[in-house]
Amino acid sequence: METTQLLKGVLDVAVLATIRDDDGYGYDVVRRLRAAGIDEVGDASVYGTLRRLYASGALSTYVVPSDDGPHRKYYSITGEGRTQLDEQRATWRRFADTMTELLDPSPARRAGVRTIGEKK
Amino acid sequence: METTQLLKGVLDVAVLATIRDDDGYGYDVVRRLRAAGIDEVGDASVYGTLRRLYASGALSTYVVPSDDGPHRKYYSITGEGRTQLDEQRATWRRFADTMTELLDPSPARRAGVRTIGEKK
DNA sequence: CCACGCTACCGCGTGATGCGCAGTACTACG
DNA sequence: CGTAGTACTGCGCATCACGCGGTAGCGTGG
Repeated sequence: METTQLLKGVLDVAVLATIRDDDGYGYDVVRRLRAAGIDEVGDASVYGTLRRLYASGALSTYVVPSDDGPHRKYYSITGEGRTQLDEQRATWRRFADTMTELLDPSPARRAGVRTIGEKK
Repeated sequence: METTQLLKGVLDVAVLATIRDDDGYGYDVVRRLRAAGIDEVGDASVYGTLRRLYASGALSTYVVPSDDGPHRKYYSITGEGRTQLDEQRATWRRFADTMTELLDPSPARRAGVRTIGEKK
């Protein structure tokens, strides 16, 4: 994948956002992410991320047996997790803005950050 | 650094954008990136990226001796490099939009992608 | 009944990449 | 001469997404 490197550090917050409102199990989180536009995400990456987030205290988990298939390991976001989500969301926004501005410099900067012909 | 992972796959395009208009040498590219808001970038990362881009044909290079200090290895973007820059810029924009939408779902989606209470 | 296929999860090894650190070298300044 | 700033390089490490293979439950068709 060519966007594979872009996911670094972002999968965490993407997964948190995905289950922010509804608990989810791995296989389903993969589907949700793909539906959201992160098409190329590998399932192993998601399972790994869920485990990592669980280990860090951002998620809690419970297993639900299923009649039509294997059991499902649901993950639920914790208070810790919501805090992380908010922080990382803000971090992402700042970073994305910086990058976007660097890639497509807007000629008329908002809030007079610098005037047109500035040097340093 | 906490944004260290966010840089993955993005430093390439950031460096290309940095020297798109003016050739630059490593030490200076680091300063430009930091000035642009990518404060936490390590110098070794930039030097490595420049070398990688050069190896891939996106940059050409020439050495300029300097009176007041060590020599400077300038890098200049090639046609190849400009093509890469445009492609990766588009990739970034798509990715950033997807992520932003996932993190802060806009209640009124543009272009009626889905209506408010939709389920699946 | 067995082979498939889908759902669901896990572990292992790999590859890309950013980073810290150490080292080299040149200039200027006290 | 020692120190600081400029400028570049190489080495090893850590993070993290991914591919692949394996396990397992369930349903369907030959």
